[in-house]
Amino acid sequence: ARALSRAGLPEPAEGIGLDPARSREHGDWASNVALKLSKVAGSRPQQLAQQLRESLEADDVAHLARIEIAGPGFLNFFLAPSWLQEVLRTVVDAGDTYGHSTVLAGRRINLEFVSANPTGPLHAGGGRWVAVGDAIANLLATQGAAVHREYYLNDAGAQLDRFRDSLYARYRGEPPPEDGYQGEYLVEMAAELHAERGDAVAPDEACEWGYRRVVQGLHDDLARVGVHFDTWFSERTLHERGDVADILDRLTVGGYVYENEGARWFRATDFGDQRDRVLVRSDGSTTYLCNDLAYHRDKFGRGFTHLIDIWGADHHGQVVSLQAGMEALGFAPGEPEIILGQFVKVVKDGREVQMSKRTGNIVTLSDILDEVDPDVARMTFLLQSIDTAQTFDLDVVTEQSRENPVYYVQYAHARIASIGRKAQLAGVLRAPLVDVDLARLDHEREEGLLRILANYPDALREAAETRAPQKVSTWVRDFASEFHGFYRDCKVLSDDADLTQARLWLTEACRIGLANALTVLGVNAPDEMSRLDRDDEEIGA
RNA sequence: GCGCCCGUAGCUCAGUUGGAUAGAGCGACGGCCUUCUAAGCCGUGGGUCGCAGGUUCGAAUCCUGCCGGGCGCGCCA
Repeated sequence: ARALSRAGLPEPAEGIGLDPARSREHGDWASNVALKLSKVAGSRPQQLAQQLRESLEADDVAHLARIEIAGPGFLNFFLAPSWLQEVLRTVVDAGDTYGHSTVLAGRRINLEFVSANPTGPLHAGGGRWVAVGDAIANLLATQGAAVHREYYLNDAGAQLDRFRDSLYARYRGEPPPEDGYQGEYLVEMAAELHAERGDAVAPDEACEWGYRRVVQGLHDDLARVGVHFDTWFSERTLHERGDVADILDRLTVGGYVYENEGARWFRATDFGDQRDRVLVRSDGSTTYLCNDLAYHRDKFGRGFTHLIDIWGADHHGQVVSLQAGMEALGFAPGEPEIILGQFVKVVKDGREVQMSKRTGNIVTLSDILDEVDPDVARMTFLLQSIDTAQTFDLDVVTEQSRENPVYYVQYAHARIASIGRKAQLAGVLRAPLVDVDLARLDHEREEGLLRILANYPDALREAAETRAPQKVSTWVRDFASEFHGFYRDCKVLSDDADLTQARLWLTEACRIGLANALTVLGVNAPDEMSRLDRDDEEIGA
């Protein structure tokens, strides 16, 4: 349709859109072409719109019923019902891949997320990155990319030394050092260590034992929410193989390193950083930045075409430094892409809980999973944009667990499955789609469902492009809402055999769309949900 | 002081690559289960989109300045 606008007019430019209309009065699709182009064309928007309409109508575009000109010069496209029937066929044909695209085909993306220090359990806030990272990975995959999930284990630095000293102190029945980990979990861990290995364990041995114990715990927590990492990368590897030393050589040879006061500095300002950064301290040890450069170079070495890291907002100051270093090493500017997520504030018993393994007193992800479904936890984390700080009120999430939007959405899926079971019991089978008269789907609710289904591919694409899983959550809630309305107003199984057939296919298309979206979010699509009893609620209250 | 993120209904938040009367859930109020699961549906009430300017045919959205909140600015990670 876009090509038709060339009827004596300039090529389409930025900001011109053909979008789903917001209101039904404005047709099915609306375009602002005339408004945007009027200046270039030197004519008034209304006039231009008129011109375009005539040109489009002369061309007999598929499914186009009529075009109206409204407001300051919008072109409102009204489509024939055949359009929505086409949508249904498209969904059914595509099945599990409905809404997917191939724009990222051939791209190998490494997505690193969570990567919490292996010095204790995942805390509640970490759950946000688990849910968000997994969903973003799924999103990129829907666009055709090969996505690799990676967890970086900082098992070589000062944090692990602190962990060793703290664990060993607990093991000896002493309080941990002031700058160590105060958390109670180390007391339990020390007791386990005693039970397993007796009381003659050396500090380094205790550290190794504890480190393995912690990593096992991370695996267990992630398994509970069904998130799988393809690679667990150990920082130690970088040191053992000499990668870190090699990075230093490269940067030095490139002329990006100088010495000052016994330390070796990277000329990060040459690449837009606020100030230069230390790579090697005066005591000879390498900084986090230096190690991280080795790590990210290793990722490219493994054949990935694009790197994405999800970081907490408190690390935003390091984004430019890392990208500067990678650029100095010859990689494309802007690599790795860093997604910054704002923090999660956890509230328990009406009070904010400090989320630090150092100070102890943490609410862990596994604490949350003891209280609520993994689906509830995931959806809660995925409802909100990662650009805003999230308040995770444990009491509210627990008490209102069954008010959680995830159930609203899953219930729609369960209802679809239930209709299928009822149909089977009644001996009603779906006829081949070609034999079904989809024109019978002319109810407002039916059209509404098909319209939202038609929007799904765009919603997915946008969510993937902007790394914003909450756009899928929003879509899925809107869709469920439309479905519940349809369920109430339109009986699928009826005496009207033709209508029943059409509606059975409509619900099949709905099932496909809903299941696809839930899969992206990492949420289950159950076929059954037990009906809540009214009395239970009153007892609970 | 400098940098990043945020400020939208009583509460929690969508909407921010400029579009037509600003949305949802929860909470409040009123209806709907002899009919495919009421974890549902329908309705009512609720707003100076932090404030003030600017750009534009058009601003919650872009620009500038304030106010308020969060987070950074280390030879910590």
